[in-house]
Amino acid sequence: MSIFSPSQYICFKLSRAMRKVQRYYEVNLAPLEITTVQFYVLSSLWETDGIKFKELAQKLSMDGATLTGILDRLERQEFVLRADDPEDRRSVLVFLAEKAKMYRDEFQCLAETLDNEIKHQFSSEDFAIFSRMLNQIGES
Amino acid sequence: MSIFSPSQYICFKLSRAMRKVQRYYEVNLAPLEITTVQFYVLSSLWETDGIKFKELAQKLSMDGATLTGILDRLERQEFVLRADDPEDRRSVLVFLAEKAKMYRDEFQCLAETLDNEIKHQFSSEDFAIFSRMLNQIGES
DNA sequence: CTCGATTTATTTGTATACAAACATTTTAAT
DNA sequence: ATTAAAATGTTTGTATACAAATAAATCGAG
Repeated sequence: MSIFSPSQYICFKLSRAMRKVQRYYEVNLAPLEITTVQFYVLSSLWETDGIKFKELAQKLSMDGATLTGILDRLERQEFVLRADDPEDRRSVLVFLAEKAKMYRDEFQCLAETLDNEIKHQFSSEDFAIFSRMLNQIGES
Repeated sequence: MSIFSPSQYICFKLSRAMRKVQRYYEVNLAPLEITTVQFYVLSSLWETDGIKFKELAQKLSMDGATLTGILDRLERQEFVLRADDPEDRRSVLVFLAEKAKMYRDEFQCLAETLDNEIKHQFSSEDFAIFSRMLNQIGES
Protein backbone atom coordinates (compact mmCIF):
# COMPACT_ATOMS: atom_id res chain seq x y z
CA MET A 1 0.00 0.00 0.00
CA SER A 2 1.65 3.19 -1.17
CA ILE A 3 -1.23 5.65 -0.98
CA PHE A 4 -2.04 6.96 2.49
CA SER A 5 -4.60 9.62 1.80
CA PRO A 6 -7.17 9.72 4.61
CA SER A 7 -9.89 10.07 1.97
CA GLN A 8 -9.52 6.37 1.15
CA TYR A 9 -11.08 5.46 4.51
CA ILE A 10 -14.82 5.11 4.73
CA CYS A 11 -14.74 6.50 8.26
CA PHE A 12 -13.06 9.66 6.99
CA LYS A 13 -15.55 10.04 4.14
CA LEU A 14 -18.42 9.57 6.57
CA SER A 15 -17.14 12.11 9.04
CA ARG A 16 -16.32 14.66 6.35
CA ALA A 17 -19.78 14.32 4.76
CA MET A 18 -21.43 14.47 8.17
CA ARG A 19 -19.55 17.65 9.10
CA LYS A 20 -20.53 19.30 5.81
CA VAL A 21 -24.22 18.48 6.25
CA GLN A 22 -24.26 19.32 9.93
CA ARG A 23 -22.57 22.68 9.36
CA TYR A 24 -25.20 23.43 6.72
CA TYR A 25 -27.94 22.65 9.26
CA GLU A 26 -26.13 24.55 12.00
CA VAL A 27 -25.85 27.76 9.96
CA ASN A 28 -29.51 27.65 9.01
CA LEU A 29 -30.79 26.74 12.46
CA ALA A 30 -28.66 29.43 14.14
CA PRO A 31 -31.24 32.24 13.67
CA LEU A 32 -33.68 30.08 15.65
CA GLU A 33 -31.08 29.92 18.43
CA ILE A 34 -30.88 26.15 18.45
CA THR A 35 -28.24 23.61 17.44
CA THR A 36 -28.75 20.62 15.18
CA VAL A 37 -28.39 18.13 18.01
CA GLN A 38 -30.80 20.12 20.18
CA PHE A 39 -33.26 19.98 17.28
CA TYR A 40 -33.03 16.17 17.27
CA VAL A 41 -33.87 16.07 20.96
CA LEU A 42 -36.94 18.24 20.39
CA SER A 43 -37.92 16.02 17.43
CA SER A 44 -37.91 13.00 19.71
CA LEU A 45 -40.04 14.84 22.24
CA TRP A 46 -42.51 16.02 19.60
CA GLU A 47 -42.97 12.35 18.85
CA THR A 48 -43.14 11.23 22.50
CA ASP A 49 -43.43 13.89 25.18
CA GLY A 50 -42.67 13.04 28.81
CA ILE A 51 -40.29 10.23 27.88
CA LYS A 52 -37.73 8.77 30.29
CA PHE A 53 -34.18 10.13 30.03
CA LYS A 54 -32.87 6.64 29.32
CA GLU A 55 -35.35 6.01 26.51
CA LEU A 56 -34.63 9.40 25.01
CA ALA A 57 -30.92 8.63 24.93
CA GLN A 58 -31.68 5.28 23.26
CA LYS A 59 -33.96 6.84 20.61
CA LEU A 60 -31.16 9.27 19.79
CA SER A 61 -28.40 6.61 20.00
CA MET A 62 -26.79 9.14 22.29
CA ASP A 63 -24.50 8.71 25.24
CA GLY A 64 -26.18 9.59 28.55
CA ALA A 65 -23.40 11.94 29.60
CA THR A 66 -23.80 13.85 26.34
CA LEU A 67 -27.57 14.06 26.68
CA THR A 68 -27.27 15.44 30.22
CA GLY A 69 -25.38 18.47 28.88
CA ILE A 70 -27.75 18.99 25.97
CA LEU A 71 -30.78 18.89 28.27
CA ASP A 72 -29.07 21.35 30.62
CA ARG A 73 -28.79 23.85 27.77
CA LEU A 74 -32.30 23.16 26.43
CA GLU A 75 -33.67 23.60 29.94
CA ARG A 76 -31.75 26.86 30.41
CA GLN A 77 -33.30 28.15 27.17
CA GLU A 78 -36.71 26.99 28.39
CA PHE A 79 -37.30 24.52 25.58
CA VAL A 80 -37.70 21.50 27.90
CA LEU A 81 -38.35 20.56 31.53
CA ARG A 82 -37.06 17.72 33.69
CA ALA A 83 -39.36 16.05 36.23
CA ASP A 84 -39.06 13.20 38.71
CA ASP A 85 -40.43 9.85 37.59
CA PRO A 86 -43.06 8.87 40.18
CA GLU A 87 -42.44 5.18 39.44
CA ASP A 88 -38.64 5.15 39.83
CA ARG A 89 -36.73 7.70 41.82
CA ARG A 90 -33.56 7.06 39.82
CA SER A 91 -35.32 7.95 36.60
CA VAL A 92 -35.93 11.40 35.07
CA LEU A 93 -38.80 12.32 32.75
CA VAL A 94 -38.26 14.91 30.02
CA PHE A 95 -41.10 17.22 28.88
CA LEU A 96 -41.50 19.85 26.18
CA ALA A 97 -41.94 23.39 27.48
CA GLU A 98 -44.39 25.81 25.86
CA LYS A 99 -41.67 27.51 23.83
CA ALA A 100 -40.82 24.25 22.05
CA LYS A 101 -44.47 23.55 21.26
CA MET A 102 -44.89 27.07 19.94
CA TYR A 103 -41.96 26.91 17.52
CA ARG A 104 -42.57 23.31 16.47
CA ASP A 105 -43.95 24.00 12.99
CA GLU A 106 -41.32 26.59 12.19
CA PHE A 107 -38.46 24.28 13.22
CA GLN A 108 -39.97 21.28 11.49
CA CYS A 109 -40.55 23.17 8.26
CA LEU A 110 -37.01 24.50 8.09
CA ALA A 111 -35.48 21.07 8.79
CA GLU A 112 -37.66 19.53 6.09
CA THR A 113 -36.37 22.09 3.60
CA LEU A 114 -32.72 21.52 4.52
CA ASP A 115 -33.17 17.78 4.21
CA ASN A 116 -34.75 18.03 0.78
CA GLU A 117 -31.88 20.12 -0.51
CA ILE A 118 -29.50 17.28 0.26
CA LYS A 119 -31.86 14.62 -1.05
CA HIS A 120 -32.44 16.31 -4.39
CA GLN A 121 -28.77 16.17 -5.29
CA PHE A 122 -29.22 12.47 -6.01
CA SER A 123 -31.48 10.06 -7.84
CA SER A 124 -34.18 8.61 -5.61
CA GLU A 125 -32.78 5.10 -6.21
CA ASP A 126 -29.28 6.06 -5.08
CA PHE A 127 -30.66 8.01 -2.18
CA ALA A 128 -32.71 5.02 -1.04
CA ILE A 129 -29.60 2.82 -1.03
CA PHE A 130 -27.64 5.51 0.79
CA SER A 131 -30.32 5.96 3.41
CA ARG A 132 -30.70 2.22 3.96
CA MET A 133 -26.96 1.78 4.41
CA LEU A 134 -26.73 4.65 6.89
CA ASN A 135 -29.55 3.04 8.86
CA GLN A 136 -27.89 -0.36 8.79
CA ILE A 137 -24.62 1.06 10.08
CA GLY A 138 -26.27 3.38 12.58
CA GLU A 139 -28.63 0.80 14.04
CA SER A 140 -25.95 -1.88 14.41
CA MET B 1 -46.39 16.10 8.92
CA SER B 2 -47.30 14.09 11.99
CA ILE B 3 -44.13 12.05 12.55
CA PHE B 4 -41.25 13.91 14.19
CA SER B 5 -38.72 11.15 14.74
CA PRO B 6 -35.20 12.49 14.30
CA SER B 7 -34.35 9.32 12.36
CA GLN B 8 -36.28 10.66 9.39
CA TYR B 9 -33.57 13.28 8.81
CA ILE B 10 -30.61 12.42 6.63
CA CYS B 11 -28.37 14.56 8.81
CA PHE B 12 -29.34 12.50 11.85
CA LYS B 13 -28.75 9.22 10.02
CA LEU B 14 -25.37 10.46 8.85
CA SER B 15 -24.25 11.57 12.28
CA ARG B 16 -25.48 8.38 13.95
CA ALA B 17 -23.70 6.18 11.39
CA MET B 18 -20.57 8.28 11.65
CA ARG B 19 -20.52 8.03 15.44
CA LYS B 20 -20.94 4.25 15.28
CA VAL B 21 -18.09 3.81 12.81
CA GLN B 22 -15.84 6.31 14.53
CA ARG B 23 -16.36 4.70 17.92
CA TYR B 24 -15.45 1.36 16.37
CA TYR B 25 -12.22 2.88 15.05
CA GLU B 26 -11.58 4.70 18.31
CA VAL B 27 -11.83 1.53 20.43
CA ASN B 28 -9.49 -0.37 18.13
CA LEU B 29 -6.96 2.43 17.75
CA ALA B 30 -6.89 3.08 21.51
CA PRO B 31 -4.19 0.45 22.25
CA LEU B 32 -1.93 2.34 19.81
CA GLU B 33 -2.56 5.50 21.89
CA ILE B 34 -3.92 7.49 18.99
CA THR B 35 -7.35 8.82 18.06
CA THR B 36 -9.13 8.39 14.75
CA VAL B 37 -8.72 12.02 13.79
CA GLN B 38 -5.04 11.96 14.73
CA PHE B 39 -4.68 8.92 12.47
CA TYR B 40 -6.11 10.92 9.54
CA VAL B 41 -3.54 13.65 10.11
CA LEU B 42 -0.72 11.10 10.05
CA SER B 43 -2.23 9.55 6.89
CA SER B 44 -2.02 12.90 5.16
CA LEU B 45 1.57 13.31 6.26
CA TRP B 46 2.53 9.80 5.11
CA GLU B 47 1.28 10.93 1.72
CA THR B 48 2.99 14.34 1.82
CA ASP B 49 5.48 15.04 4.58
CA GLY B 50 6.52 18.62 5.36
CA ILE B 51 3.24 20.07 4.11
CA LYS B 52 2.03 23.57 5.03
CA PHE B 53 -0.44 23.81 7.89
CA LYS B 54 -2.99 25.47 5.60
CA GLU B 55 -2.73 22.73 2.96
CA LEU B 56 -2.97 20.03 5.59
CA ALA B 57 -6.20 21.55 6.90
CA GLN B 58 -7.55 21.68 3.35
CA LYS B 59 -6.65 18.05 2.60
CA LEU B 60 -8.49 17.06 5.77
CA SER B 61 -11.42 19.45 5.17
CA MET B 62 -10.66 20.51 8.71
CA ASP B 63 -11.06 23.83 10.45
CA GLY B 64 -7.71 25.47 11.25
CA ALA B 65 -8.58 26.01 14.89
CA THR B 66 -9.35 22.31 15.23
CA LEU B 67 -6.13 21.26 13.51
CA THR B 68 -4.05 23.47 15.81
CA GLY B 69 -5.26 21.49 18.82
CA ILE B 70 -4.75 18.12 17.14
CA LEU B 71 -1.19 19.03 16.15
CA ASP B 72 -0.51 20.22 19.70
CA ARG B 73 -1.41 16.76 20.99
CA LEU B 74 0.42 14.90 18.19
CA GLU B 75 3.49 17.04 18.88
CA ARG B 76 3.28 16.37 22.62
CA GLN B 77 3.21 12.63 21.87
CA GLU B 78 6.16 13.10 19.51
CA PHE B 79 4.34 11.91 16.40
CA VAL B 80 4.90 15.18 14.47
CA LEU B 81 7.01 18.34 14.46
CA ARG B 82 6.20 21.93 13.51
CA ALA B 83 8.82 24.06 11.72
CA ASP B 84 8.97 27.58 10.33
CA ASP B 85 8.35 27.97 6.62
CA PRO B 86 11.47 29.70 5.22
CA GLU B 87 9.38 31.18 2.39
CA ASP B 88 6.61 32.74 4.47
CA ARG B 89 7.01 33.60 8.11
CA ARG B 90 3.25 33.39 8.70
CA SER B 91 3.20 29.79 7.54
CA VAL B 92 3.98 26.62 9.49
CA LEU B 93 5.32 23.37 8.02
CA VAL B 94 4.31 20.05 9.55
CA PHE B 95 6.66 17.06 9.56
CA LEU B 96 6.43 13.43 10.64
CA ALA B 97 8.60 12.51 13.61
CA GLU B 98 10.47 9.20 13.78
CA LYS B 99 7.82 7.60 15.95
CA ALA B 100 5.14 8.11 13.29
CA LYS B 101 7.38 6.66 10.58
CA MET B 102 8.16 3.69 12.78
CA TYR B 103 4.54 2.79 13.49
CA ARG B 104 3.30 3.58 9.99
CA ASP B 105 2.77 0.00 8.78
CA GLU B 106 1.13 -1.09 12.01
CA PHE B 107 -1.33 1.82 11.98
CA GLN B 108 -2.04 1.47 8.28
CA CYS B 109 -2.64 -2.25 8.55
CA LEU B 110 -5.11 -1.91 11.42
CA ALA B 111 -7.05 0.88 9.70
CA GLU B 112 -7.25 -1.22 6.53
CA THR B 113 -8.74 -4.08 8.53
CA LEU B 114 -11.31 -1.89 10.26
CA ASP B 115 -12.34 -0.37 6.95
CA ASN B 116 -12.80 -3.74 5.32
CA GLU B 117 -15.05 -4.90 8.12
CA ILE B 118 -17.45 -2.07 7.33
CA LYS B 119 -17.14 -2.55 3.59
CA HIS B 120 -17.90 -6.25 3.65
CA GLN B 121 -21.31 -5.71 5.21
CA PHE B 122 -22.54 -4.56 1.80
CA SER B 123 -22.48 -5.54 -1.85
CA SER B 124 -19.68 -3.90 -3.77
CA GLU B 125 -22.26 -2.16 -6.02
CA ASP B 126 -24.09 -0.62 -3.09
CA PHE B 127 -20.85 0.28 -1.41
CA ALA B 128 -19.61 2.04 -4.54
CA ILE B 129 -22.77 4.16 -4.64
CA PHE B 130 -22.49 4.89 -0.94
CA SER B 131 -18.86 5.90 -1.23
CA ARG B 132 -19.47 8.11 -4.24
CA MET B 133 -22.33 9.91 -2.49
CA LEU B 134 -20.25 10.51 0.63
CA ASN B 135 -17.51 11.99 -1.55
CA GLN B 136 -19.97 14.18 -3.43
CA ILE B 137 -21.41 15.55 -0.19
CA GLY B 138 -18.04 15.84 1.54
CA GLU B 139 -16.27 17.56 -1.34
CA SER B 140 -19.06 20.07 -1.98
C1' DC C 1 7.52 53.35 -0.50
C1' DT C 2 3.38 53.34 2.48
C1' DC C 3 -0.56 51.94 4.71
C1' DG C 4 -4.85 49.57 4.65
C1' DA C 5 -6.49 44.94 3.29
C1' DT C 6 -5.61 40.16 3.27
C1' DT C 7 -3.54 35.90 4.74
C1' DT C 8 -1.93 32.65 8.24
C1' DA C 9 -2.04 30.34 12.55
C1' DT C 10 -3.37 30.64 17.30
C1' DT C 11 -6.40 31.67 21.20
C1' DT C 12 -10.83 31.83 23.43
C1' DG C 13 -15.39 30.36 24.22
C1' DT C 14 -19.25 27.18 23.50
C1' DA C 15 -21.17 22.74 22.11
C1' DT C 16 -20.97 17.92 21.19
C1' DA C 17 -19.00 13.04 22.20
C1' DC C 18 -17.63 9.58 25.29
C1' DA C 19 -14.91 7.02 29.06
C1' DA C 20 -14.56 6.60 33.90
C1' DA C 21 -15.87 7.58 38.47
C1' DC C 22 -19.68 8.65 41.39
C1' DA C 23 -24.20 8.95 44.25
C1' DT C 24 -28.63 7.29 44.54
C1' DT C 25 -31.99 3.92 43.99
C1' DT C 26 -33.74 -0.54 42.73
C1' DT C 27 -33.30 -5.49 42.02
C1' DA C 28 -32.27 -10.02 43.21
C1' DA C 29 -30.00 -13.81 45.49
C1' DT C 30 -29.88 -15.76 49.89
C1' DA D 1 -34.93 -8.91 55.71
C1' DT D 2 -30.18 -8.18 54.22
C1' DT D 3 -26.87 -7.12 51.16
C1' DA D 4 -24.24 -7.48 46.91
C1' DA D 5 -25.14 -6.44 42.13
C1' DA D 6 -27.25 -3.74 38.67
C1' DA D 7 -29.48 0.35 36.86
C1' DT D 8 -29.95 5.45 36.38
C1' DG D 9 -28.37 9.99 35.76
C1' DT D 10 -24.69 13.32 36.81
C1' DT D 11 -19.94 14.90 37.11
C1' DT D 12 -15.23 15.15 35.56
C1' DG D 13 -11.71 15.00 32.21
C1' DT D 14 -10.10 14.76 27.41
C1' DA D 15 -10.77 15.28 22.47
C1' DT D 16 -12.99 17.05 18.47
C1' DA D 17 -15.56 20.99 15.89
C1' DC D 18 -16.17 25.65 14.77
C1' DA D 19 -17.19 30.85 15.25
C1' DA D 20 -15.08 35.02 16.55
C1' DA D 21 -11.28 37.68 18.02
C1' DT D 22 -6.34 38.22 17.87
C1' DA D 23 -1.31 38.73 16.48
C1' DA D 24 1.97 38.63 13.04
C1' DA D 25 3.39 38.79 8.32
C1' DT D 26 2.54 39.68 3.45
C1' DC D 27 0.28 41.88 -0.40
C1' DG D 28 -1.27 45.57 -3.26
C1' DA D 29 -3.34 49.93 -4.66
C1' DG D 30 -1.86 54.43 -4.75
